[in-house]
Amino acid sequence: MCCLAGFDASDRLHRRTPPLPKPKLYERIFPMVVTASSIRERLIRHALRPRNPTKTLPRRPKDPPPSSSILHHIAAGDLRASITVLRATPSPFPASVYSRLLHLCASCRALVAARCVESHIISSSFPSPPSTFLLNRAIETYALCGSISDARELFDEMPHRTGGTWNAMISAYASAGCPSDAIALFVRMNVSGIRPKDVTFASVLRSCSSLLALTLARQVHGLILKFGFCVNVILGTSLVDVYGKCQIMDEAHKQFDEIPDPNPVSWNVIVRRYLDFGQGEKALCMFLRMIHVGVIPLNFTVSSALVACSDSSWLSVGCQIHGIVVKNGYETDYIVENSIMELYAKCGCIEDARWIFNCSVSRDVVSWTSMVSGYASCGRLNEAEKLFYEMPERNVVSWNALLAGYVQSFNWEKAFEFFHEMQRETTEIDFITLGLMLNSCAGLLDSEKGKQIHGFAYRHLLFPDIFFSNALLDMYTKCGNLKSADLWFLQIGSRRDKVSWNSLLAGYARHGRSEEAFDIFNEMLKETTPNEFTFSMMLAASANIFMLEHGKQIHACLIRNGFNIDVIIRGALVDMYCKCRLLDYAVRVFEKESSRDVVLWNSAILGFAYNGRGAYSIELFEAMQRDRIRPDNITFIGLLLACISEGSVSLGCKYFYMMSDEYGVIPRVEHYECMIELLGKHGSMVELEELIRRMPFEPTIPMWSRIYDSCSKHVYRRLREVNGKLISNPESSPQLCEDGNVV
DNA sequence: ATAGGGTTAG
Repeated sequence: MCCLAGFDASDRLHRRTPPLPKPKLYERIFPMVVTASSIRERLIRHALRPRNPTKTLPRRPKDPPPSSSILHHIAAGDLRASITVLRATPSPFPASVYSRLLHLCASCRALVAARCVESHIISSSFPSPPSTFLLNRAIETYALCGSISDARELFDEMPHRTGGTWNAMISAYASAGCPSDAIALFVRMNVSGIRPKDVTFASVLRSCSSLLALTLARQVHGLILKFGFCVNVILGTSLVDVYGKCQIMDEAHKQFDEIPDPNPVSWNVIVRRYLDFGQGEKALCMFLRMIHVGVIPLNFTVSSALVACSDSSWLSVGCQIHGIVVKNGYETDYIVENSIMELYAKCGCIEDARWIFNCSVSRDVVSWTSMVSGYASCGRLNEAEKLFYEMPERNVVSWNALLAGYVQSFNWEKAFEFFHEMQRETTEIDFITLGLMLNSCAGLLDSEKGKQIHGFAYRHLLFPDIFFSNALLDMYTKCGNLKSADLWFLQIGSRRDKVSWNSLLAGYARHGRSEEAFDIFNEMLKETTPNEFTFSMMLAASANIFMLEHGKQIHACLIRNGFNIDVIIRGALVDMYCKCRLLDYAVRVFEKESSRDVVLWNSAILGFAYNGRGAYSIELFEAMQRDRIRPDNITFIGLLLACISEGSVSLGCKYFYMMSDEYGVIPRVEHYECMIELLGKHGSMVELEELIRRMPFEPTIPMWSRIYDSCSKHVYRRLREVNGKLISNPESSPQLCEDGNVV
């Protein structure tokens, strides 16, 4: 029997959990199956063998010694041959041979081979106990081969452990994605009175990072200082990482500054943490500082810097980084290359992106998708489609890229069609896909379809992410289904973010429930900071119910907090001040903007027209034409309102015809309403009748009543009322029938 | 002779 003191290797092997989820690799290496019992048999045979194995197993003199032949196989990377030699040799090999063999097992992820090596270590050393150092290496190897259970079993049964044994096991847990186990073992190690070393702390900090265990990280930080490991660059970098991941960027940065000589990895961490934290500018600053002090960046760091530029459309900085890339010979790195392509595509230089794509020798599904997305997001859907259907392979991201193009171009029906195609062609539908479909439902104002998508998500996917959750919330609010929106907002619970709050707030503001919008705004302030979107919505909420004081406070809040008053917020301010009849303020806000878009012009034109200042609206329109801003249907509503208030019938008619003749804007119900009002109010009854005859749809009830009022007022007797309905006057011709058609 | 970071596209 092979009982070592308290250590029965055969028993351990016998109880071992059944091997290998993946027999393929194992069969490739071992055509003959190795089982626990065959190993045990060999162990027994070896334990009973005579002292001098060379006597029973004589070798031909010309054979090389097993040690040199196994080294030869290891150097050649031939694991199978190495193991064959190992199994044929009962005597122990030098520790370095085992070490290198275990290393080879790890790089091949060959678990069964690793088990063979471990049993050889144990059996060949008999009757001496096996080397603890080698067993520590075996623990490591098991972890690298993906079997944390083998590692733990060996750890538990080792007769003698050193600090290295604990380190190996803690590190095994940390790299196997079992951070809690790593921490638990670290605690046990301390209780056992074994002093942790720098390597121990490295694994522990890594575990803290993945658990986002800030308090624990701070405690470990204390121990690192206490044991004097604070100059270790790896530990310093790990501390930057853990503070950054826990979103304490101040401390992360402070910790970075404490590293005496930061290496490329340290720089990589600080750049990446700033990027993930949403501070692309800081990330870029650190990147440039890194270049400035002469540290050669890693390809990943270059990629992060380029992503920061893409996200914020900093094309010129991005181009400079492109220069650095070429200078350092990174352009062949496919990740860097894809990031550069993405930079050009996102900054609107789609042709440059295409040029890089065409020149690329390492095109993959990511580069293809980047191009599809580039074309799709600038509205060049034909090119996006062409590229999409040419792609050698597609994944869910590629599908989503084109789908996003349809959604961004308000092509909602096409989005649904594409979604159905997607359902036929692939099972890879994720929350991004469904979020985009919810955007389409919101665009169509179809909450029934939206509920179907909600149901689809419920049936097919687990735990909705925040993108999907916000899209669902947005769909409900846009469709005016505020009850469902409230309910879903509660369901999102603590996962809610700024976007969720904004969405809910916008729902209330848009549907005329401004007081409740202000309540939500106050709740929101307790939890997160508002952004530009929040402010424009709150201005709209103030405007809707003419709450001048609230509106002014929002304006003041914007200025105090140094928010950029962009063209959208400016429009909301103009609108609010106009609705609250503070026209001087509206003019001042309006005039401060140098690049006015059609919406801003519209806010002012409509605002003044509503306030009976039609002449000023018309002046504004003339200025707008001088600025070569193309008017839209809203502009013409403003102009017609202006003409009503000014009594300018002929100018109104001129605008009405200019609208379709010069600008191709088809008159809608609202425009006809304005025209009926304009002509009726100022007694142009013949023109009014002509307009109604030419109108491409039936007059609405309010139109009829307006027509009737003006007929009474101007004693126009061709129209009269019977039984509460307006019908044609039999004495007149042409005749308007009850259904509004001309006979 | 054990240890840190990073994987681009929606």
